[in-house]
Amino acid sequence: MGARKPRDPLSRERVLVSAIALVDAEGMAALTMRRLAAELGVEAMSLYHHLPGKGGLLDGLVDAVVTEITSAADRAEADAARADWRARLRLRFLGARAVMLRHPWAPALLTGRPAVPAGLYVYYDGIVATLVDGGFSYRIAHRALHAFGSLALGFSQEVFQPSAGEETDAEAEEAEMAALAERLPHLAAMVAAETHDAADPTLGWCDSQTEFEFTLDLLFDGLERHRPR
Amino acid sequence: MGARKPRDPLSRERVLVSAIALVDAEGMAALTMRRLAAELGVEAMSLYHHLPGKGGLLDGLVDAVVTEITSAADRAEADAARADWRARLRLRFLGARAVMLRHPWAPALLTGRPAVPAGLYVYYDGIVATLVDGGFSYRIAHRALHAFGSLALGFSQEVFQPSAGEETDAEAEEAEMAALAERLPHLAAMVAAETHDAADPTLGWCDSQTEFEFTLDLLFDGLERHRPR
DNA sequence: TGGTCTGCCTTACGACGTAAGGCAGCCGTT
DNA sequence: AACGGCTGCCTTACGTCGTAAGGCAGACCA
Repeated sequence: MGARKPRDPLSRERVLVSAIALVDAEGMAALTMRRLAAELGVEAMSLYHHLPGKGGLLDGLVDAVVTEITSAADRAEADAARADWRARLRLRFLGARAVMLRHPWAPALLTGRPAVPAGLYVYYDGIVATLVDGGFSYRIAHRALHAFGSLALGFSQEVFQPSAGEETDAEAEEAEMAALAERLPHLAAMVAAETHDAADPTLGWCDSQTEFEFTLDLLFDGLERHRPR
Repeated sequence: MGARKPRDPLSRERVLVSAIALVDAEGMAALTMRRLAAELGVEAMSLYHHLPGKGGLLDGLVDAVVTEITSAADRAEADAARADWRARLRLRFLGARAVMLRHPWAPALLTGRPAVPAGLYVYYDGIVATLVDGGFSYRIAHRALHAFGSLALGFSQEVFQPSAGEETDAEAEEAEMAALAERLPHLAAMVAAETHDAADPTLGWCDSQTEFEFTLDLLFDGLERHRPR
């Protein structure tokens, strides 16, 4: 069949692209040296000629995500160069959020890595620039950076996600819910109240986008009163 | 010598206690079925008679942490039953924070688990109760819950930690810092401004406790204006 | 005394990351 | 044209992980 050696050689670039595609499609757990090599039509050990190991591979993924974030931020900054600090930060954070939505594995990876990826510093520098330009002191800018936390990177902590995956049978869930409601009156009331008044334009119970922006505004409002003048 | 069979039998309880001690001392990476078994003077497979596997072990750790959190919350609630909502929530969150400081591995574990541990719901119920009791609508209480995010559990995202561990040599770091400062003027200025005015009572650059409480107040202030009446 | 039960151990398998070395084809040199 | 090195990938192998399957000794009850 010919095609004996027409495969172009591997490269760090090609490996990373393939890794991102794999993780996007099947999640972090599927990212194995052997599996990734198979995806590239190659043996596992061949990857080591282009990457320093599994850790280096993950660093590569992180760098790729950070690059996406910073370029989104550059676009945001270009679009809203003359807007006030709130609008500019909002655009930044929503841009980062779009990146995270494209790569649902990214938050866990970002928070799990031992060191801060160097590329993030330029992103944070831009945030501080916006804040200082908006009239904040460096002290408050610093605290704001901490306060934003992961929101600046486009994700919130979601310790609250409703058991992603593994649907239990409806019967057991029903029973458990009833039992819980008895001991959790306020949570139950909250759920009831929220699901009933459907007169507002959110996407049902727990619209993350709305929550994200609500929290953003909460922080912006809080910061505003720490702004001199 | 003797001591042939004086070892009391294993139990889920005993295994979990040992696991927590191990993880507190040596970190998550050290938590291996074999290693944990060795710590108990037993073979790895013996653990399976008391736990359904590694996942079950992690669930056990999560439950233990959640129990610590809820009992800390109970104590807080008892101490400040008559205080306003802000003081009560602050006490709750700082209590949770103390738990996290005792178990530095807990945040990663909590956020990494697939499902919400059931015990957390009673904790959240208490938060909602406090908010509603403070005059908030269920709608705002819900959003506040999301806004608090991991702060409610006592930790913030710390995407910003300064490369915990692995100290590079001072020379390379110095050079890198100088190079970065050129391209990151605002971050550099922020660091300079913060390190110089040492007239305030924080514990130096990046006092986490102060940041934590600052963010808390930011959110509380923001929420206050969403409170009817 | 003989069974069943309980609690732990032994052995083994497949997956993982990766260290060490081999082998074929291409390159520029002579 | 012959040759030595280099590049790019493969082969083999080791140690570690979680865990499936079954064995074996002592305790307990009939």
